[in-house]
Amino acid sequence: MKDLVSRCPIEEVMQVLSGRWPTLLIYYLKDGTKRFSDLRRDNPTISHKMLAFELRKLEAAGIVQRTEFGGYPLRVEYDLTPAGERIVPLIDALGDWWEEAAGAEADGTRETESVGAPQVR
Amino acid sequence: MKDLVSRCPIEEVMQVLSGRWPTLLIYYLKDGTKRFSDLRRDNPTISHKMLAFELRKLEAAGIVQRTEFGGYPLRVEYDLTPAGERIVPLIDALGDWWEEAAGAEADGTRETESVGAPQVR
DNA sequence: CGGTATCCTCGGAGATACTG
DNA sequence: CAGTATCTCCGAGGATACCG
Repeated sequence: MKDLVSRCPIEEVMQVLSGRWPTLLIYYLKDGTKRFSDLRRDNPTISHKMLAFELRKLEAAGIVQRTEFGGYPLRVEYDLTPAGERIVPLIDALGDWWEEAAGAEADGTRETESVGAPQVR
Repeated sequence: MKDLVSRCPIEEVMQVLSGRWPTLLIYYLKDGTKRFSDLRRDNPTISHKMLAFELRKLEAAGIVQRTEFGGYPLRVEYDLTPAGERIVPLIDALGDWWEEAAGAEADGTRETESVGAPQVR
């Protein structure tokens, strides 16, 4: 039904960042300009098709800049846009949160204590 | 397959936050304690099964606290854990980034326009 | 080399029904 | 009311092949 108009900006970013590849690609691009084949080498398990698809998605989102040079064989380069670079620390923050949360949880901060109800089962 | 050990914390958070529901549920829980049926009402389009599944995922990630009260009919409450509350501003930051990035880039075409169709009920 | 089109499969997710 | 189990179906995504 297409109600995915996502009035909420968070829903919209998540549509771009969700999945296994977007954040990974952003991270490899953080290191600098990469060609299509470089990214394939960085991510051996992504399929040719998916890489192209994800890159187009990131490009449409304004995160990635695609630059095509003529010639033969073809040569195309990918970089983070300024906006793309600005999102990196935000993603980092999530990673840091995870490390902290995971560590805290493994510690002693654990589970639920039954509140007045011995859960049978 | 199963190489998803995700040595990278970012890959791991994204496994939890990816998809349509996780961030939405976190947002509804931000408002305070909610029961299973409250969350279904908040998200009319999520299926019963998926809601249960996503909640268990968030619980396992230490984001959501599940509290079961005995009695009949059953009563279960969901809250954000402290860690869950700490992740909220990080997600907000992504939303802010999106608004800024989207605005800067596509300025004209991109409003909240919608063909209307206010599906009331 | 980078990208697209085609086919095909596998599992994500909805509907339904049942239990506590 | 909250949760699980079963069945089913659709589409995301892999493999392959071809074009610029």
